[in-house]
Amino acid sequence: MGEADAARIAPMFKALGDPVRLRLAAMIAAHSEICVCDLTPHFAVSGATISHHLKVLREAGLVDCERRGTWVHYWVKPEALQSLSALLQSVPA
Amino acid sequence: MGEADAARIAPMFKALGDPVRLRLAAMIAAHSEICVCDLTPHFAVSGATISHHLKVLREAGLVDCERRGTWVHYWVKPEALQSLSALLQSVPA
DNA sequence: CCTCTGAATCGATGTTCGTCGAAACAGGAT
DNA sequence: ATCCTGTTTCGACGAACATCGATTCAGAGG
Repeated sequence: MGEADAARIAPMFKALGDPVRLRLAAMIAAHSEICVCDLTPHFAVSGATISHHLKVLREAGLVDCERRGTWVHYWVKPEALQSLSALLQSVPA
Repeated sequence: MGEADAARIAPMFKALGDPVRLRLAAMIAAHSEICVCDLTPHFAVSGATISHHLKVLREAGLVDCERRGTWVHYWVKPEALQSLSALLQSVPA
């Protein structure tokens, strides 16, 4: 893996490297899509913090979102997770 | 994914979330084992920094090492990478 | 024993990160 | 228009991080 690849991929792993974000990603992935308001109550941190973590996941390219009226819905981008999985799986057992 | 699982797994992703560590892990994974002295020259940071990053990978449970005489050899723990891969792959495409 | 080399640790420094409360924004509903 | 609620942004703060040079540790070989 070259420097350029590492610079592109590391932020995705980094985004999953926080317990709150990892759980957020898992919860989003467990549904085809989910509203922020259904995410927040499961965490012991403020809504502002949840919003911040969702932004990190978004900027890493792992999730995407859309506002529909009052609520904002999030979903995962499966191809991103898939590429990370493939990378990890390329290690000979 | 519960809080406990997230707390256990997130540090592994976090360890891979730095470009230097991701490249280190990839280089180690590309060999059955490799000496620190063969790793260091590929990076633009000091030996002290490489040593620090290897420690992070070690403490995350992703790699292990053994001193054999003068040199220290590192190798990946495939089961760790495998479990992360499986987690990512559990997302329905 | 002493020295040399590879690697890890220590101590310090500047940067990034996670978190919060407060403020701003978006879109219904009255 | 005005409020109300869900979400994001802003500004700030302490903690954690990446990095370095200097030091220490571990072994091999004189």
